[in-house]
Amino acid sequence: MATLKDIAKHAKVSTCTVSRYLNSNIVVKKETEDRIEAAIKELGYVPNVIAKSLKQQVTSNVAVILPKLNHLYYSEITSGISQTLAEHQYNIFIYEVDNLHLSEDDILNLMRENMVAGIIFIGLFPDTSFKEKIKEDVLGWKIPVVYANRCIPYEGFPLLYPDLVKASKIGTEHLIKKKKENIAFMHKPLPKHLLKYFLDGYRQATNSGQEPMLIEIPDDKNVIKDFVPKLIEHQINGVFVLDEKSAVYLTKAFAKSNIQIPGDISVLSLGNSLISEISTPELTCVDLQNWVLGQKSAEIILNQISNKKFEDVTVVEPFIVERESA
Amino acid sequence: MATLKDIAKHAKVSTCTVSRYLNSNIVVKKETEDRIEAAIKELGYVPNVIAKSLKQQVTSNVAVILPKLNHLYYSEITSGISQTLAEHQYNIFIYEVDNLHLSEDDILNLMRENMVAGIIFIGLFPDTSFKEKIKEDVLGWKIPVVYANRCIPYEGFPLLYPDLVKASKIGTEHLIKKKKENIAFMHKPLPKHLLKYFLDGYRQATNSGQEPMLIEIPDDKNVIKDFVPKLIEHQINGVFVLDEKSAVYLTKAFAKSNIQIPGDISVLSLGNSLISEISTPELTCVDLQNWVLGQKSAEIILNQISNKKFEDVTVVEPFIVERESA
DNA sequence: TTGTACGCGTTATCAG
DNA sequence: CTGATAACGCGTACAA
Repeated sequence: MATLKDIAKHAKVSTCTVSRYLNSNIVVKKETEDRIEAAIKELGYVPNVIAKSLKQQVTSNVAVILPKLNHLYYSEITSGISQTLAEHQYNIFIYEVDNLHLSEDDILNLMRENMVAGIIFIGLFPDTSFKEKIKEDVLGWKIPVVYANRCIPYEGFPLLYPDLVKASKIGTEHLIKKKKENIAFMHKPLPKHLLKYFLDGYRQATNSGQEPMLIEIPDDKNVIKDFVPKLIEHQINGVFVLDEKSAVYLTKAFAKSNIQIPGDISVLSLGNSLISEISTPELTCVDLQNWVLGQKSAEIILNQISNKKFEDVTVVEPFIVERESA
Repeated sequence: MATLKDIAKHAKVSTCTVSRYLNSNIVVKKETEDRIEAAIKELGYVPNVIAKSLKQQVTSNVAVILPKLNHLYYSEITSGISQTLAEHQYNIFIYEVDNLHLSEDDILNLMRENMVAGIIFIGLFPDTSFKEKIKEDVLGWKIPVVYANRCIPYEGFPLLYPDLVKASKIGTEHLIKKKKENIAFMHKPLPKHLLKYFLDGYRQATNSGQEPMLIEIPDDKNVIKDFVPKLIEHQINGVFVLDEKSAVYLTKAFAKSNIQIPGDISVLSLGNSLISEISTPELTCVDLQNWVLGQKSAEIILNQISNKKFEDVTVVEPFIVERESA
C-alpha cells in the first residue's frame, strides 16, 4: 500500500505538501499539484484513515447500540441513522445488545477503545443500566450521546421519542370520527408512565375525564383470542392495539369469532411497518415515523460533534395511516 | 485519557512491560502485575484500538455492504453476521448502498481507507458492478471477501447462497404430498439461470420432464389479482410464490374471489419472515435460513482472516415450515 | 523478567 | 508556497 511518503517521494515534494494538498484548501503551485495528482494515480494511493484518526484523536465512526437488528422497528430507525450519517461521511458501527454477551461496561469500553465519534442508543430496555452509565461515565468522556425511542425524563443527555400522547389522541379521534366511541386500549405489559401518556391522549381527544377500557395482554399470541368475549361483553366497538403484531392476532381472533372489521369493531394499531400493510384486513394505524426518528437522532449526534446547537428532547410527530381496519 | 505510557509511569515499569502484560501470555512478575493492575484501575485506562490498528496494520472491523437495512430479508442476514462477528470480538460497519450516494469505487475505497478486516457483500443487484470490482481490485488488495445471497458462478471469491434447487424440490414435494399436483410457480422478473434452478427442483420432485406453469408477475401488488382467472382456467391447485409479499397479496386476491386456501388452491411461499407468519391464512413456506446464511458468511470471513480453510461455495439448506396455506 | 528506541501513516508546528 | 521534524498511542526488536 502506497503511503503519503511514497507519494511525496514520487512527486518530489515533502509529505507535508501532499497532506496539505489533500486536506486543506491551501493553494499549491499548479505544477506540483499535477505531479502529486499523477503520483496518486500511478501508485493507487488511498489515505489511511486509521493514521489520521490517531493523529487527530477523532474518528468518523458512530456507534449504534440496539437490542437487535432483525426487527423492522429497529432496522427502520437504524436505516434513518445510517442514511443521515452517510451523507456526512460518517461510518456506522452496529452493536446488537441481545447478541453481545458483554456487560454494559464492556460495551461502553468498546466505544472508548474505538474512539467512536458518538453513540446512539436505541430502544434499550429499562432493565439495562445504560441510562445510568451514560450519566455516570459517558458524558464525562465527552462522547456525544443520543438516547432514542424511550420516553424517559430528561437527565442530561439528548432524548428522542415519538409523541405518544399525540399518537393516542389522533388514534382516538380517528375512532370517534368513525363513530366508534366505546374504545378499548390493548397493550402488552407497560410502565405506568407510558400508559399515562396514552390515557392523556385519549382524554384530550374525548374532552372528558372518562377513561377508556384498558386490557393488558400477555406476550403469548395464542392467548389474545381469550380477550374477545370481554370486548363483546363491554360492547367495545373500537380497539386501539398498542402493538402491531398483537393487532394482527386480534384481527385473526375476530375473524374466527365472525366479528366484522371494521363493521362490528374497528381495530387500530400503533406502528406502521410492513405488518400493518399486509395484514388482512389491512390495518389502519398510527405511524410513529421510525425512520425519521433515526434521521433526527443522527442529526443530533452530528450537531454535538460539530458543536452546533441541539434540542435536549426531540419529539417526533405521529400521523394516521388509514387502511381497512378502522 | 490515560495512555499506556501513563500506566507505565504510574506503575514504575516500562511501557513495554505493560503492553506485554496486557496482550500476551508472557509471564510478568506477580508484584509488577499488581502494580500495573492498580494503575489501570486508578487511571481508568482503556487501550486505544486505533493506535493498535495502525501499528499492526489490521483492524477488527468487518464491513457489510447491502442494499438496505430496513427489510427483514437483509436485516436477518445482517443479524446473523453481527452475532457471529461479535463472538470473535469483531465490530461491524454497515453500508447501505441504496442510501449511499457513492460509486462502487468510492465505496471500496472507503473499505481500504478504513483498513477493514473483511467485506461481506449481501444481495447486491446484478446492475451493480461490485462483482467485477472484486475480481479486478479487492482480491488484489488482499482484503477477505464474501459474496452472499446471489446465486452466481464461482469466479475466485467465496460465495454463499440458499440451495434454490432444493427449495424448489421440497416445496414441490410438499404440494404433491398434499395432493396438489397441478402446480404453478409465480415469480417476479427473474434472471433465466435462477428460473432454471426452480425448474430443476420441480423436475427432481416430480420425476418427470414436465414443466410447471410459470407466471411472471409485475412488481405492482395491485395487479396480482388479475392472474387469478388464469390459475382457475388452468385448474391449478397449488401455487409456489417465489416472493413472500406477493404470496400474501395472492391470498388476498383468492379471498376476494372466494377461493379457499388450501382447500381449492394451496399457496406456498419462498422465505419465512414475519410476513408469512402473520398473514391470513398463515403461510406455509420454504425457509431459506437467512440468519444462518449471515452466520456462515461471517465464519468464512473469519476463516480467511485467520488463514484457515474455507469453502469456495457454501450452500444453505432450506426447509419447509408448515402452516395453514398448504 | 524488564527496558530502550523505533516505526506504523498521518497532521501540525515551526521555520525557511 | 514548501520542508524538516515532532507528535498521536501502541507493539516489538533488540539489548540488558
